[in-house]
Amino acid sequence: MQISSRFTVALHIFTAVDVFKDDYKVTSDFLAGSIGTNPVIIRKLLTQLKNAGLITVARGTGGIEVTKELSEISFYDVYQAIEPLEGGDLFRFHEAPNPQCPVGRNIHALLDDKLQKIQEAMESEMKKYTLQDLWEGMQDLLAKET
Amino acid sequence: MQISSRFTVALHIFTAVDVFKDDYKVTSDFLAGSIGTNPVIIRKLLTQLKNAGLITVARGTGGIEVTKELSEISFYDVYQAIEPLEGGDLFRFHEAPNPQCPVGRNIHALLDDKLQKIQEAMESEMKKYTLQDLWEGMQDLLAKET
DNA sequence: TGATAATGTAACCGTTGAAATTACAACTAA
DNA sequence: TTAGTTGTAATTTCAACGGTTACATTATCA
Repeated sequence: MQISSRFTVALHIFTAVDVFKDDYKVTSDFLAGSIGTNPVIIRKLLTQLKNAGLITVARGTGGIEVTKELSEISFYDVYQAIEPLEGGDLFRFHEAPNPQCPVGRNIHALLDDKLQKIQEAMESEMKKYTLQDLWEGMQDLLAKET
Repeated sequence: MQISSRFTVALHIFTAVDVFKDDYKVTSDFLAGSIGTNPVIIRKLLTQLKNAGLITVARGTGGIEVTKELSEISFYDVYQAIEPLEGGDLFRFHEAPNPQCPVGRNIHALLDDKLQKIQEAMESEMKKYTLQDLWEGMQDLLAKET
C-alpha cells in the first residue's frame, strides 16, 4: 500500500502558503486550484493540520497562519498530523497467529523490534526535512524559471 | 495507510518453513493454520514469492524450498516480492497539480528527491535483516520457552 | 445591517485494494 | 486410480481514499 497523497498535498499546501501569502489571499479554493483537487479536501486537511497545532485558520475571512518558524516544522510533523496510523504502526500485522503453534505464538516477539527499527529509519529521515527547506527550494526553482 | 499484512505473513511463512521443514510437510494448509488465515491467501503469496525467485513450490505433492542461503534473502527482498508499488514509489503523489501555478508546476521537482530519500532510508534498514536473523531469533525464543 | 465570502461539516458516491471464501481444474506420488 | 496438493478464477465483505453537493456558521465590509 502506498502512503496516501494527503502527505504530498499537505506539503504542497505549506509551500503555497509560504510563497503566496504576501500577494494573495490563500483560501481553500485558491489552494484547491493550485493542487488540482476539491476545496473540501483541502479544508479537511487544514482541519487536521490545525488540530496538530501547525497552523491557524481564520474562519469567515479566510487566511492561514503557520504557527511556528518554518525551520521548526519537519516533514515528520506534517506526516504525523495527517496520517492516522492505528497504534502508530507503519506495518499492519496479521491478527490471528495461532498460539498453539510455536512459531505463531512467538512471531510478534520475533518481528516487532525489527519492524519498529524500519519504521524509525523512515521517520528519522522525515525529521531531516523542514518547511524551511521547501521554501528555499521553491525559491531556487522559481528563480531558475525566469 | 499501513503497509499490508502480506509482509508480516510472508515473514511468518519463511520462519515456519525454516523451523518445521524437517519435521512436517509444510503445505498451504499447514501454514494457514499457523498464521490464522485461509490457505488460498497463502498460495497467492507463495506464487508471488515464487515469481520473485525466492522459493520453489512443488505442485501436486506439496512442499516449499527456499532457493538461496537464508543469509542472502533480506526483508527488502521479501517486501519487493509481495508489495506491488506503482512505479516503485512509496508515496502517492497528487496527480493534477496545476501547471499554470508556479508552485503547482514545480512541486514535483521540489519534493521528488526528498521523498525518494525517505523511501531509501526505509529500504536500507530493510536490507539489514535477513531470513537467517529470523531463524536464529526464533531458535532463541523457542529455547527460552522450555 | 445586510450582502458577501470564507470555513466547518455532514452526507453521500464511486473506486480501489485487502482479506476471505468457495469451487474446481491441474498435477504428482503412492 | 485415488488421495492430497497447488494454481487460479470468481465472488463477497469491508475499509479507506478522493471527490462532490449542500448548508450552517462566522467574519468583514459597504
